[in-house]
Amino acid sequence: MAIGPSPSAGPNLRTISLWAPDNPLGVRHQLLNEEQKARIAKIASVVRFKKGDQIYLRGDAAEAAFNLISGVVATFLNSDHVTAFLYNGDVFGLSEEGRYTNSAKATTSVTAYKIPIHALRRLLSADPDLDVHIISKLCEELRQAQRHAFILAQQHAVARVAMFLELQEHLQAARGEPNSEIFLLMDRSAIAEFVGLSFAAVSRAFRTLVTQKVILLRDRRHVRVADRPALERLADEQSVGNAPRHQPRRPTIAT
Amino acid sequence: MAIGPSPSAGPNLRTISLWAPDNPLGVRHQLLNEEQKARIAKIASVVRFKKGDQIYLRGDAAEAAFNLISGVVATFLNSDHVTAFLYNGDVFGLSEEGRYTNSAKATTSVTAYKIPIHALRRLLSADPDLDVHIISKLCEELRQAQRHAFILAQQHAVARVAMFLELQEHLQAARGEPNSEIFLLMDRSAIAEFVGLSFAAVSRAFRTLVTQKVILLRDRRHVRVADRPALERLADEQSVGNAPRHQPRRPTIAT
DNA sequence: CGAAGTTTTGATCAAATTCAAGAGTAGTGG
DNA sequence: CCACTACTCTTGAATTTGATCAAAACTTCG
Repeated sequence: MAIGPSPSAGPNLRTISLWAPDNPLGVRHQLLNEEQKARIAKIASVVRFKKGDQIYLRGDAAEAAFNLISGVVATFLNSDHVTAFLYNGDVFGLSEEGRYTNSAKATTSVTAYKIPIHALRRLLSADPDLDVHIISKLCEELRQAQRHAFILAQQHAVARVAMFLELQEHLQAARGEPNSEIFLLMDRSAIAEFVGLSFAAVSRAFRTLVTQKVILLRDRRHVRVADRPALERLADEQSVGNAPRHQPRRPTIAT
Repeated sequence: MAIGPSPSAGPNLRTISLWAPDNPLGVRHQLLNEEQKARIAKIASVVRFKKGDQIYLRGDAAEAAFNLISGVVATFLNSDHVTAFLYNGDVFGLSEEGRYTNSAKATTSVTAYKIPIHALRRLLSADPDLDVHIISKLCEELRQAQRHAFILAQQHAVARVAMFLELQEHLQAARGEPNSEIFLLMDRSAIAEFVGLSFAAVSRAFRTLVTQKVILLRDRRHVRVADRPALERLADEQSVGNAPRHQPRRPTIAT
């Protein structure tokens, strides 16, 4: 049952290094050593949520942060705009001025470590190494958010869905899961909320991709990429025609 | 000439606290003490860019991070999608695996501290306090990125522009600048790239807001909010009609 | 099997992109 | 100071795309 390399149980925080310039492709490092894991585990409790449960609401006093063990969590800014999907190892529930800035909801059934915020705070000041790791993780989430914005900035529905699929595939690979097929853990409506389209538009985009033989749907949740160049072409297809009028469209002076 | 409280020159990093639950509204704290400023200033150099200059390109080896002193910088994922506008005190040029993950371009003329990455790294490991601050800052940027995504997820052009205006106003207030009027430092085309619309659509949205007497344009770059309730109404106007079919649209179970 | 929840698909309609031209602003140099 | 040029911005008309409404096909699960 165990998927991917999980050398030891307990809190889990993996990310891409800030510095190391020599890493095949986006494989993540475990950021916590055994001692740190133990220390966090001591102050954390394991909690469980059913599919659809609200974990916390934006604006609530932030009593705890979470470290996801299994399942998928979606975070929202309001009730129908997904800001991120979170997977094993992800951290959520960081606050601003002591209040949650997102709502979080279980997309599937979920288990997670719950870490009281005051304990986390003590832990951070006690262990200087820990927060460098947290910085890496935050940088990664920041880039994720920017990628999300990038998807949303795409003009065409197919482009958004294509980018979404690439993103999922990439995340799956980064988690070390078998990557011959993309497994979508969320339903069409969650995807729609994430990519900022209606329901129907997502469905149509999938169908378009299928009829153009870019992807194969084994079932509604298992996607196989049949024509990667085409997928990339669709995903990269440039968005809005803010025609650079004066600049004679130099092809981005690559060094 | 000096705008806002700038108790001492030098590196500048302000943000909203992670914990403190008692803060009027989004006013930021200076995160660096004099000693830290001095230490950073020692390893940093001041650099200048003209309007339109490319500061670095996505994918380049990251040699330095920057702390903005004056002017506005826009970051891009590719050449025509703005991921953020950066102002005084903002940090940019954080890398992934030693390479820049964004491109950065001067929207106005710009001065900034340039901090070599290796020096920054040494600094971080030497001063444990520093990275808690950096964590706060990153959290803030993360929320910014999520807000950006939220704007992009809006359906209607006016809603996006309305939210954009609110965001600018909010940022301006957070920087401590006079807030009776919104001063847009970027041109329509930069706004269009940020909110993910065409040129023309942004222009039309402005016009709509003006004719509906929601805003007043003193000139193209000075906006005064004439009817705040209306502006908020437009900005909040809920996006996509992914009609929650089963859930009978509870009004977000506020605690 | 039937019922509730999902997903696909179709037809209509509103809104934004595109293309294109015209109005407004700067900035330059005579 | 005004005319000239280069930009930026606004506005209009035609076209495309996705939202919306609605119904039908498919899944799940009790």
